[in-house]
Formats: sequence, C-alpha cells, structure tokens
Amino acid sequence: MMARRTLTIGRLATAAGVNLETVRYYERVGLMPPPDRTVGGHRSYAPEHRSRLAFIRRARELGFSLDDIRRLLALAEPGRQSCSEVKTIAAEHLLDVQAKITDLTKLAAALADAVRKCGEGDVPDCPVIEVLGRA
Amino acid sequence: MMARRTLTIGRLATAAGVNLETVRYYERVGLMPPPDRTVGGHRSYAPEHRSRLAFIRRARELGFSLDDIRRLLALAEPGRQSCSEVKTIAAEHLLDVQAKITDLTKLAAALADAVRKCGEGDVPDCPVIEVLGRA
DNA sequence: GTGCAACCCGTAGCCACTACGGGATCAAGC
DNA sequence: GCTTGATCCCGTAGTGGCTACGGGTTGCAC
Repeated sequence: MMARRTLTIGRLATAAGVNLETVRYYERVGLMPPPDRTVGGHRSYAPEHRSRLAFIRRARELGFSLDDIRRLLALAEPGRQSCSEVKTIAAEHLLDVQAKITDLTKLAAALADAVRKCGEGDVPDCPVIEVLGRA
Repeated sequence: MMARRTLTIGRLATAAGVNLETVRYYERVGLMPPPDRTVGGHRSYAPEHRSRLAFIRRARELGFSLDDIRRLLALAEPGRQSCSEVKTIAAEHLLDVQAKITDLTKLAAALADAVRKCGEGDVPDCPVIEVLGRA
C-alpha cells in the first residue's frame, strides 16, 4: 500500500508531462533522487519529486542541457547566494540560442531561395541540386 | 602505388572539409560508395567521390538529414526528372527549419527576460530559478 | 632500408532519450 | 479471497551523426 500524497512513476510522469522512461532515465543519471519504494519495489514519489521534475522539464523546454540543469538545481537550493552563477549559465545558454537562430535564419534564406527558383519553371537543372552540387 | 588523380581518404576528407572518420562512417551507412583499394588495402578515391562528398557536406550544412541526403543523391542522378521531388524534400525541410527558428526565438525571449531581471538588483530570489520553479 | 605518417578495422562513447521484453506487483471488481 | 488487467520492475539496445581509441599494417620519402 502506498502512503497518501505519494505518486507512482506513471502518475508523476503524466503530471509533469514527460515520458515514464524519462523519469527512470533521470534517476539513472542522477537528476532525480531515488524515491522510496513500496514493499513490492515500486517507486513511490513525494511532492518534492514532482516539483523537481517540473523544474527539469521547464529547463529542458528552455533548451538547457542536463548538465546545465544539474548545476541549476544545485544553485536553486534555498539559501545559496547563487543568482550571479545562475545568470552566467543562462546568459551563456542565451548566446548559444541566439547563435543558432542566426545560423538557421541564414540557412532558411538559402533554402527558400533554392526552393523558390524551382517554382519559376524554365530551369534546365533542379536549382536545389545545382546549389548542392556546385563546386 | 596509387594511380594518378586518386585520393587517399585523408586527402579526400581534408579536401571536403570533413573528418576522416566521417568518410568511413558515410561509407558504412551507404552514403558514399566503397572506393577501390590499393594492394595493401588502403582506400583510393576517384574524383566523383570527391564531388559526392562535397554534395553531402553542403547538404549537411543546410541541415538536411542523412536520410534526406540519400534521397537527394538518388534524385540528383542525371536524367531523372526529379525537380518536383527535390523541391518537396527541400520545402519540407524549410518548414522544419522555420518552425525551429520560431521556437528558438520564443525561447530566447524568455531567457533574455529572465536574465535581464537578474541584472536589476533588488530581487529577492533569482528570477531565472523563479521562472523554472514556479508551477 | 628505415622511420614515421597515414591508413586499416572494430568497437565504444557522446546526448537525451525511447523502446522492448519478460516477469512481478498493484488495485479494483466480484 | 481470487482473478484480471493495468501498471510497474529491470536490463539492454536502438536512435542520429558523428568522434575517439587502440593496436596493428601500409605507403612513401629519404
């Protein structure tokens, strides 16, 4: 039997909007602490697991790596004077993201250009192939 | 001894700007055809390998998956009336890229917002952590 | 002929999961 | 109390696109 206010792994995963296997994975890699177990060996999660998993999920949505998240979780411990360290991690990640946007934007322009030429008809060879094939 | 105009794997890789191991990998997964070998077993590449590898590399730079590239290479064979199929692949990829840009742009805005708040001082808790931690 | 760079191959590692399979457990209905 | 079916257990392998490693061969210039 399970104490009140505890969650099975399945309910925890559903509540946080992640895959059940992902929760086990996070435990394996040390992002989620091992929960209590029922007599039969099933995982039994407390509310703090739930908020921790939600934290991880939101950080993943913002594109932080699991390594970043590990550090963020450590810095999120109450009482840590950590805002500047957190800011560093987030600011670095922001730079990464901005760089990726720049790259992808150029890439999209090149793709759009090639695709647009395809639609104009009267092209001897496929413009996309031509773009890729030219030395 | 190696016939004139052929390349070792190392020179081919350098010429195309990819890692030597990547060339072997492309051969393993069927993107590059197996080249001739020297008596001693070393790979000996002809010029057409070079242009094929360059094609692959440019397609990778445009973010096409290896599966996409496999299809593009098949469609790039001379004589194929393939422009519309190529266009389909490229247009789908363009949509993916544009969607990714949209996502990343939102993400960058959220990150920038959290980071900016960090700099304002007079914040009780770290705004980044607060964003991640709130239900 | 000798030295050393370049190559060979198979395998394992990276990230962040996801899937699979065969067996155990849980909870609800009767 | 018993059956049933959902849920959970664990270990392992697969994904994409490489990259690295290591121990052994080959190529080529001197």
